[in-house]
Amino acid sequence: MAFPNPAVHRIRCHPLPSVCPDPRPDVATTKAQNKSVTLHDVARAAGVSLITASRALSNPGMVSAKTIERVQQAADAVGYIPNLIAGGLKSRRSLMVAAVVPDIAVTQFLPTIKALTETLEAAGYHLILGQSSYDDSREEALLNAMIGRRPDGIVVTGLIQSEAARERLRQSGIPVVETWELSDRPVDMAVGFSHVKVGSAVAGYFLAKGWQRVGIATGDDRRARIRSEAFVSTFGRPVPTAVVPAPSNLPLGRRALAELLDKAPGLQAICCSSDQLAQGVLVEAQARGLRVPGDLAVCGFGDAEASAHMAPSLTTVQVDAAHIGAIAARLILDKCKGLPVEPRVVDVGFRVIERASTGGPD
Amino acid sequence: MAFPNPAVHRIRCHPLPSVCPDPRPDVATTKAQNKSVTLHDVARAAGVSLITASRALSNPGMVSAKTIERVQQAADAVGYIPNLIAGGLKSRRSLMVAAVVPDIAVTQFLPTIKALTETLEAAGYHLILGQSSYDDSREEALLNAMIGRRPDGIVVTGLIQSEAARERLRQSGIPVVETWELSDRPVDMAVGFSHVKVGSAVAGYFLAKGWQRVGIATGDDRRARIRSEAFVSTFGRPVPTAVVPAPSNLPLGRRALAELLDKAPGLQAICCSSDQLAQGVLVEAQARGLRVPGDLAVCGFGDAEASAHMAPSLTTVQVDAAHIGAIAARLILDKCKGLPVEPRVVDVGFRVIERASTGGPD
DNA sequence: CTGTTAGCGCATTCAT
DNA sequence: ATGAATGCGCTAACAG
Repeated sequence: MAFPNPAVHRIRCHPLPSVCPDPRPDVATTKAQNKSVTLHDVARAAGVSLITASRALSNPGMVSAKTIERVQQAADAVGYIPNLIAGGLKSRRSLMVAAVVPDIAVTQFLPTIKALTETLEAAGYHLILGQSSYDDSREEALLNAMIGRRPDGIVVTGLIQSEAARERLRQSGIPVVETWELSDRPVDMAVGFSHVKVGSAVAGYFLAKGWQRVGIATGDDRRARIRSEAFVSTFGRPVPTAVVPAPSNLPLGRRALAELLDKAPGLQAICCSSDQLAQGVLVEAQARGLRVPGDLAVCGFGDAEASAHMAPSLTTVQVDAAHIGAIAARLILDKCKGLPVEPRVVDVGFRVIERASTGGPD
Repeated sequence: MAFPNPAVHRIRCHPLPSVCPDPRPDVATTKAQNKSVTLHDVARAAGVSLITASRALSNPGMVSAKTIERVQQAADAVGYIPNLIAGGLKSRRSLMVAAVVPDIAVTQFLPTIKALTETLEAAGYHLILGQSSYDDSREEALLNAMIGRRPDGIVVTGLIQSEAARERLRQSGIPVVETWELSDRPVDMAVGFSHVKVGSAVAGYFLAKGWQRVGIATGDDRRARIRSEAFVSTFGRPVPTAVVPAPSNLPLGRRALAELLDKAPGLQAICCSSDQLAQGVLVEAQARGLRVPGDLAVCGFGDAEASAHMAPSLTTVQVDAAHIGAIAARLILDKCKGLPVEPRVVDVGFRVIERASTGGPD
């Protein structure tokens, strides 16, 4: 058990990870009964044919009311739970949607995953979750594995980079939604926003503030880089940049500011690729006695939950992550129902929220 | 698009959520080719029988090297991706594990989910994620739905409350791990720690500090209540308590402190059921001009990433959430392999980390 | 080492 | 409104 946290002080330790005695005989070792209850058992118990039982449970409109009643009771009596695997094999609907995120622990994408799960669950679908670890080749392998599960839809964070994966996905015929980014050539569908426009908007804001000496603290993932490059491009001159490995976090933000001030003393404002990074910049600034925003202005990205409540509150770029997830789910569900999906690329936009860390209110 | 954030100030708006024109003809509407490539096609292309192709790809030990080679090439040539649904139906191994959490967006459980995913993925398993929303009946329904997918294991956050669900899970024969809690009568296996001991340990710490007038800010979920009750029990006298709806967060922490100070002015220390709640208490204390820890000491739970870096840094209870996930995955994988799983209940313990918010270092 | 024969549990044809 | 046959794609048994 390693606790990597740098600021851990052990004051009071509960008895170390221990182990309780086995509470009772291990039932499952008694060989899980291979005879799971099947629809066949229900049909027999109800005195109807297999298919009537099937329809009574999943297509009630085609069966008489009292047959339904009998089958229902029989199903309850024998404790029947339909095997979706078997049903899906024949019907070619798995009622599953696969989602691939770079990192499960990045709070940024959480509202998207949550909305996705909730919208899908309401329609009887479940989510298979995979993590690409910001690695294109892992993403490709993961997508292949997911295709093998024949999901009814696939949601990916970002545009899929591997051309082989794109082609395979197209051939699979599975509805695909690329999220958190836009493209005029999506694999299938896309819901997101323009990272170029975000970078430009923040740079425009910095320019309007009249800041001359600015720096960038950014994660090394592709989307963060796109925003940073757009920032530089709009800003119009080279910008000192500290690059940290994704996923960025608070401690990395502290290190990034240290690096930037080392490279370029006297910076007036920092543009960060995430709120977590920005929070680290704030902490490091305070630790160095710099006043925010007086000595140093800070802008983040993502509008994390705590950002509005920090002291000073954090200027940031807000994206409606939950909306992205809800739309992605809707697109897939519609396509599964055979509805025409139009448009296939949805821009959810973004907003720059000015708060105290750049001289705004709060 | 509603942005519920209370502290949102629109300074600069990107053009409202807009919509891009359809980039190209909708390929998938051209009817997804129902003829997905099957093992049959591979076998034919390789000039071997179906089962030989199957073994070459998934059981290479039973087939000659050059047959494997031929089959591999044939598989690549036709773009074969095995249908795990079909394979699982026969082999009774879905290579899926279901995980149920109260709320996907609660960062507390994220390291557990992440470790679970990673350990499982390394073994070829994937995770199906479900959310119970802190609702026992939803949890029961969700577990039923999950059983229908015949996962090779089920991981649940907390002890399963519904007796019906417990019984059904036992009958299903699916390995189950209840996490983040301990029990001498788990459905099957358990990995967690004692919330009673946590509450007692924090109360003991408060007593040792000599604080007389203390308060509790707690979420209304069962585990938080258990900790709070144990706190009160050990503390030895009634404690003013503010209860907020789970999942607790920073704004709720602000409200909770306001409520507590209203009920009981002059509180010296607050015990919070989560770090997010504690962070809100810190913010509200600062807003009221209370000095932490001088005027008010604060203790959280969970050791969130930012907690060690706040000003003041936050005293908290640390739990190795990732370890819980890794052990849960290991227990299930072992059981799937038919290995004896001993012990079936694992206590990962916890630690009280003293930081500046209660007068500790930092 | 390879092939043949049977299903896994259900839902889609068809029939009645 | 109900039923009988057929097969989804694959793998566990057995054979050879």
